[in-house]
Amino acid sequence: MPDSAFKEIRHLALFSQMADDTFSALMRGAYVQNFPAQIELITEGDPSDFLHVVLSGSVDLFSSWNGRETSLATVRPISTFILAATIKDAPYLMSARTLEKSRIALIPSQDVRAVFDIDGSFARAIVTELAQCYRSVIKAQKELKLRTSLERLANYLLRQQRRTGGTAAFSLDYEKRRLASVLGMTPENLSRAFKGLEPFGLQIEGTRVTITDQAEFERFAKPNPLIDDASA
Amino acid sequence: MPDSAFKEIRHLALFSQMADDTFSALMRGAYVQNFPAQIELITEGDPSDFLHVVLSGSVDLFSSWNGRETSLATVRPISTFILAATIKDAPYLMSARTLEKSRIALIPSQDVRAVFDIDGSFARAIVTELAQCYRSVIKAQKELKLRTSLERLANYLLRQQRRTGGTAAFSLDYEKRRLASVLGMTPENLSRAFKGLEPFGLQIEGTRVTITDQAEFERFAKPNPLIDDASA
DNA sequence: CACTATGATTGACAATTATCAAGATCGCAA
DNA sequence: TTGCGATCTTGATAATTGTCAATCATAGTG
Repeated sequence: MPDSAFKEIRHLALFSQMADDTFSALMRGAYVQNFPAQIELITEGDPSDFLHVVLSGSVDLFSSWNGRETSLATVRPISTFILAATIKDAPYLMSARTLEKSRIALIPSQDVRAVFDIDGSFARAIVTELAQCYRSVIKAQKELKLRTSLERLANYLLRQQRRTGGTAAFSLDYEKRRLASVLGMTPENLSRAFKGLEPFGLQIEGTRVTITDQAEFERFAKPNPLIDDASA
Repeated sequence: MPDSAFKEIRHLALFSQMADDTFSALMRGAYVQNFPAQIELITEGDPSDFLHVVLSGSVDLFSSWNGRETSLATVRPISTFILAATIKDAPYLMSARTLEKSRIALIPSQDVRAVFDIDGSFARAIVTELAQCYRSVIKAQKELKLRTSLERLANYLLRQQRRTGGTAAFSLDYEKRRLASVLGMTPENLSRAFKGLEPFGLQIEGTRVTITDQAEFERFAKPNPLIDDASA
């Protein structure tokens, strides 16, 4: 594995507290690979052979059932995915595909479990990471069950606005069909939802979004830290 | 804390591997309390002062937003809840109320975090527990996004059938209004969903359910281990 | 034994969301 | 630039789900 990737991974909260030798041991079996866009990295149901780390690009986590498909999350650099499956030595619950050209590190799951068993600080780091993941999914679940599609879109836009610096105008970070799937609706309805938000102070042109009346827009969206704050 | 409760908690996977003295230390600040039905134990947004353990009875985890409310899970003996909030020292994302008369152990969160920092085996046990919780929520999320309300009900019934021993006739374990909320629908629609499943081999009288044509019913429900198996 | 309160069901209706079928638009490559 | 393919949008329609009101069933309670 190239030195640069090694360093990037080392800086992740998950690995930063480990002893040098255990980290080296963990990296010994790991390797980095470049993938083109739209490559299926893992398939739900498969055994979890590797813990994945996205070094660059982005990855879509999705799931299918009975001919339907839905996006559950997007993984951006630098972070890991399918940690829970790796730890439990259980099959993947989600599939993963690259959204764009991506560089991914693959760390053998059995090495992760072995180090986890001997290195307490690594175990603690994993706890923190998993607790974070768990709370994120709970928030997603609340959003899905408590909000209409219009409300979900409005709050997504507010979150995206904050992520991109808080200015009135910003752009969507991925294509609308995926956004629709993430938000639990069809692309057609997403289009209509954008239209439906215009009376509350939204303008949209292609991928460019402008919140023209922040107060009114937030009055409609009713953002809530217990659903919308990534950190809380 | 009474000796019996102490023993029950000790047998939980979460605590069974701890050293005796750390377990004692953890239990020193803990106490057990009896609650009547319909008592709100915790409120979402509050700081997570205690890790809770349900010793008897049952607890509903729910959440509210903008005047709406939804049930996210039911906790039955013997298990803990709001572990993630305790670990992260973050506010509760869900509220909790007793569904019936319940006995609950309360363990100060700061003690849990303190022990977690010094006891590697406890940290590892927490990881396993959290990974399990995480995967459960992912499954719930998949169910909600990929299945219609009829399909969710059908698969819930198959899971309940398995939990209660697999016989054709069995009974619902909680009231229908809560079931509706858990499944993400209104009580009215749950009523209609039960009716809608009759052509596929279901009979229902009050709280008593009979699957009269198992093969046909499963053909409709299409259960999937990556959504419906509690263990996977 | 009524009486009451609560939950469950039903029907009528409204709102939301999905589906299908055209078009419109955009990005990209020849 | 032109043309192609994909995404996005729009309209018409259907399916699903939610809301409201009324009724029914049931379990306690006096």
